[in-house]
Amino acid sequence: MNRAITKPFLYEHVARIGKAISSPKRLELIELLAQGEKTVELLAEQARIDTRLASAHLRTLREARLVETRREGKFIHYRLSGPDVARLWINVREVAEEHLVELRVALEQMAAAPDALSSESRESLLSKARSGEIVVIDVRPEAEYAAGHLPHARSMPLAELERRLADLPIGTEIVAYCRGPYCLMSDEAVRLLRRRGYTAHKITDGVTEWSANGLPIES
Amino acid sequence: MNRAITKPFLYEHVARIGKAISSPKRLELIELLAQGEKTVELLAEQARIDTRLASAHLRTLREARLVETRREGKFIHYRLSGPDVARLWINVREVAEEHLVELRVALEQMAAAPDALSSESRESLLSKARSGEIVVIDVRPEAEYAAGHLPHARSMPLAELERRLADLPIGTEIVAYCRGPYCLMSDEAVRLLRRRGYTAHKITDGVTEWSANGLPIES
DNA sequence: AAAATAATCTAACGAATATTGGAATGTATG
DNA sequence: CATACATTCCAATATTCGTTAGATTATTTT
Repeated sequence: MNRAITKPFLYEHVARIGKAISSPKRLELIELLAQGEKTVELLAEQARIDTRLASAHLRTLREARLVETRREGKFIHYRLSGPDVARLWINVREVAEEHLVELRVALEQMAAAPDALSSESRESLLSKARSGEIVVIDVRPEAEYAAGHLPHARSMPLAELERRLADLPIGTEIVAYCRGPYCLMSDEAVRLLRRRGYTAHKITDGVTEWSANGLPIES
Repeated sequence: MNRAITKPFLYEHVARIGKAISSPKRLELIELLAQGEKTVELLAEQARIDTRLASAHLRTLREARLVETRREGKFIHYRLSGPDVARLWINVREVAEEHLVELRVALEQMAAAPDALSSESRESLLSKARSGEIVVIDVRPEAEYAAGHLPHARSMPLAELERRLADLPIGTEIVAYCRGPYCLMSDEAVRLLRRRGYTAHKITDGVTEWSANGLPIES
């Protein structure tokens, strides 16, 4: 008969999650953490913000229990506190893309760019990759590949792509992916590959989108 | 080759959705609107806030494109701009319940209350309701029932329940539901029914949870 | 023990937000 | 045409939040 549990109390706690995802920087940090656990320094570098600012944002994320930490020597590794957090990020992003016209047109411009793969379905992509009809490359940093990647994908970080071009077959089609639809590394990879005579496309999926749609991830 | 689309731009727009759901009051308004479209006055009354404050919150929800309006005479009816908005509310709520211990214990106290139905599966509930083995009652205001309700449920608003008790069979089990897990109307209904000798339980699902789990809604 | 490094903490500032009360707008009603 | 009513607009306040900078803690390395 505990009447201390009042309605506002419940909504306030749910709103804590809302507040945590109400900042662009924090959303970017969540997306980065969805690629695997990372140190504060690395997160700050990849989000192009000051370490101290990153630390402050990570603090509020931790207070909302969306991330957890693990100490290893003088480094503190942050990770999402569950796969549901990554799914929430995707959910919010999809609602935004559904209803915010400004965002939608921006994304349509990106999708209409010459390097977009014309609505290739995930399953057929998977089977083509398995059969070797296409080569799927993961152009994210190697650590993110190690934390989990698409099936049959090989790691080919953007920074090393030019140097390691010889590893790629010149005849078969290359399909590049990176962190998700807001990540532009795969676009750059495709540009570079085409300049060198390869047949290359990108997919906007990252591992988060891939697994949120029920498809398997290797690691 | 439009390089004007910058990364921060994308995250900022997604964060607009985050900001919209970062306030307890707005979350409550979203949950109320998930029951069907409502006027500003009604929303203010049901959320127990001033009409002008409700109007202000609805304004920010509308600027985030989460709600839409329709004028009818001197009334303005607000509605969610899509079913994905209701699903987002459920998603945020579930993440909160998964990670915020304070919220979890509060809900466990509520779930452990004597009127909680012990993890009845939705499908079996549906078949029992179809066969007449149980009577499902919707204790929300009649307008919300009209906007959509569980299959085989009959409208029995909490305010009229006592007066209309004769409509309910005394032998069969009654299952009450209302707006969702944070709504306490079904608890009150169960308390009242048991006092009068009925066998009554509640389910925490509302129409939003029900349909978010792929089950059909009647209207 | 001292220096270096990763991360956090503290203080401070301006910007954004929630809430309140009063005034204004638009629509229907007598 | 005046009044009533639903809703929005506007201004003012207290509060919270994001960001920056400097100082501090904890751990490793020399």
